[in-house]
Amino acid sequence: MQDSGEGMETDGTSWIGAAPGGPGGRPVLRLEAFLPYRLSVLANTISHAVAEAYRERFGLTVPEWRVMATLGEFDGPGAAVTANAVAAHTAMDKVQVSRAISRMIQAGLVARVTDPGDRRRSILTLTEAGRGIYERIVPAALDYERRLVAGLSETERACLARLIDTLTDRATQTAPPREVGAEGP
Amino acid sequence: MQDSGEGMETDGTSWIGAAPGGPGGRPVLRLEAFLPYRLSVLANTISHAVAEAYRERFGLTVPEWRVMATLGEFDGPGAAVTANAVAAHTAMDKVQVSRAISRMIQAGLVARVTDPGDRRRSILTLTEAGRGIYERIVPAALDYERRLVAGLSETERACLARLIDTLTDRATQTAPPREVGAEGP
DNA sequence: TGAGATTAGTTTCATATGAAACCAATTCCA
DNA sequence: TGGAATTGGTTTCATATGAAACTAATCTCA
Repeated sequence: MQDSGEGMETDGTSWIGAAPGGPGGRPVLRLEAFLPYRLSVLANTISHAVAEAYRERFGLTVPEWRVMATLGEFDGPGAAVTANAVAAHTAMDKVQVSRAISRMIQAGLVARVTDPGDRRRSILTLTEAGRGIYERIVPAALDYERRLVAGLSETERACLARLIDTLTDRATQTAPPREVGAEGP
Repeated sequence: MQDSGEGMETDGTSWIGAAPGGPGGRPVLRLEAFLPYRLSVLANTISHAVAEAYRERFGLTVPEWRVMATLGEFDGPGAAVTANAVAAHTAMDKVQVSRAISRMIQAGLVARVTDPGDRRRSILTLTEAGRGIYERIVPAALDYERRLVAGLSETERACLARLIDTLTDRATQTAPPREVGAEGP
């Protein structure tokens, strides 16, 4: 049995996007309380700040930074990071990864050698210069993150971590918006 | 006195992006635990699902949907919603709003009349057709939102609402990443 | 084997985006 | 007044993006 059923939960403090005026009245949605919108604004705000800083201070785009973060975390002797692995780890598509990598090779930040065992693949590593930038960015990035969450209690931080996990899972499983009550195609 | 000083808080469950290997060791950042990255992935996942659904079912882009949501919420007799007001309310820039509006006028979803009191401005309203779509989208959007948060407890939902608020505030106030220890320009 | 299916990665093309320049109407003051 | 500064909104231009087509290497299995 579902708790609290289908009932409206718009108690005024809830951020659920519905406003009074339920079934029968004119349907209303408060954009400023609508989860997809709120999350998008939050993520974009952060992303913009980060992108501008990386561009200005380190000459990197966000996709490039993500490639760098992946290589910084995993490359080196014994590892064999491919473009595909980067794409999987960064949630970027392979086109974006391919472009980021080729720019970084141009810039001398990344080295690429064909995998002798499978000549479709290339193994990617940070160059000396690349790792130099990586080691400058990481503290800045962690510091920024720390300042972002500085006002949150330990409990809230834990909650945040869990919420992001849960929602990310659900977002991949939840069917997209469709007309309520409409039958399938 | 700062609490807990500069000490690492990476207890293994925290999502703070740092990994063991602190000062002195090689600096490491786990992208998959890094807040800006996590939020970006979450927001993009939701945004993609929503965008695809709006496009396919209603022929709208996300910026267009946001314009529609704003007009649906505020337009009508007595109100005077301008492009500027839409931009402010949707956190989009004026270029994006201008383009969304002109497409929607083309499509017959939005009407625009010059404000007689200030002929730089135009007052925007949903047409009959526009409101028709709005009234079909809103229930679908609210239903999607409800399904997204279906697994969360009431406490978690409240926490989510507050966290998004707090973080959005902080994100606009927090200085962007800069090299730790570096002096200003 | 070797022809079709698969996988890694790149290129193409059409669209989306945003910063900056722009136009027009309005406001500000000397 | 009347010109400079401001505001509302659009256009331009250069870049970013992603879906789909493409190339090349590898795998599959009849």
